Amino acid sequence: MGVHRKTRNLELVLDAFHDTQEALSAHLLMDRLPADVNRSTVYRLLDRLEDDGVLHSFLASENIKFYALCRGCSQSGHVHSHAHFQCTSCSQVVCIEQQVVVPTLNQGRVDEAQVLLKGQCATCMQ
Amino acid sequence: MGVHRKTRNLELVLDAFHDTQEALSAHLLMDRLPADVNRSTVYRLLDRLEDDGVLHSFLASENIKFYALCRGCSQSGHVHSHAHFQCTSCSQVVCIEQQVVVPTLNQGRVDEAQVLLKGQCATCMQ
DNA sequence: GAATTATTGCAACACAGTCGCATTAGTTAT
DNA sequence: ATAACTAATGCGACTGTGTTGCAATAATTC
Repeated sequence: MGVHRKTRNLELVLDAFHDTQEALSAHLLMDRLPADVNRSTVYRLLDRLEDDGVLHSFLASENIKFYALCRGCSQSGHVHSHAHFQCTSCSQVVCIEQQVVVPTLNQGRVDEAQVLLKGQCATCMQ
Repeated sequence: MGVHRKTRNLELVLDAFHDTQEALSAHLLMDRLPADVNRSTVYRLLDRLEDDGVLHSFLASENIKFYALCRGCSQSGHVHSHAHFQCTSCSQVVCIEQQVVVPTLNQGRVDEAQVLLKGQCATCMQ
């Protein structure tokens, strides 16, 4: 973790992620923050927290980048081959704890796998 | 396949995909088309060809939507659980024939899995 | 408390993708 | 062929996510 000043915005962002099991996009995150938190600041904080290994990111539907806390992540290497699930009804995104078997290739080297499962969550199925 | 008029643009787009093994983004596709092909038209053709099951799409890095020909796709159901590989050096994207084992969930229903492998392709590794 | 510099806010920007609408051009029927 | 029908196109404006330069602010260090 790099050098960080303990600012109000940083704490607000971290609190928001700690308060939920969900993965959040910048937009969803801002909905949960006071209205006066600047958009650029949010993007910059998300970037920084990802660099520091506090958050990890992945793309969900509609080309939206989502972020989630690295809970059980290996501290070194930081391979995030776990899957994410997005409900096509309510759009909510959650991390799947289960590890995914990453296919190996005949040629080339695989460093990372992004797995997005799409379907319907338990709540939306009734 | 819906009702389609045989237009120059449609043929150009199909030819571009048939001429390569790569998956293409709208942008990459336009680079391979004559400069006078309209941007909106390209996006509309890609949408339509995906609806018709001629192409399938998935998200790669940088929030870019890629399209590729459905070569061995099951005609009904159209589950595209095969993986895609993107080289982090040259950004080229290709389909991986190998099927991916989709994790099952305790709750909810999984309809689709998008798997993006990132690493270095054989060419870029030397 | 002053100096240092990370962080912020603002405004402008870049880029992918979408949309409404008038025009053009395949297709079908005459 | 020609006319009628309407899918496809081109254009321009727009939306939304994310980025950036720069000056102002505020957390930290001395």
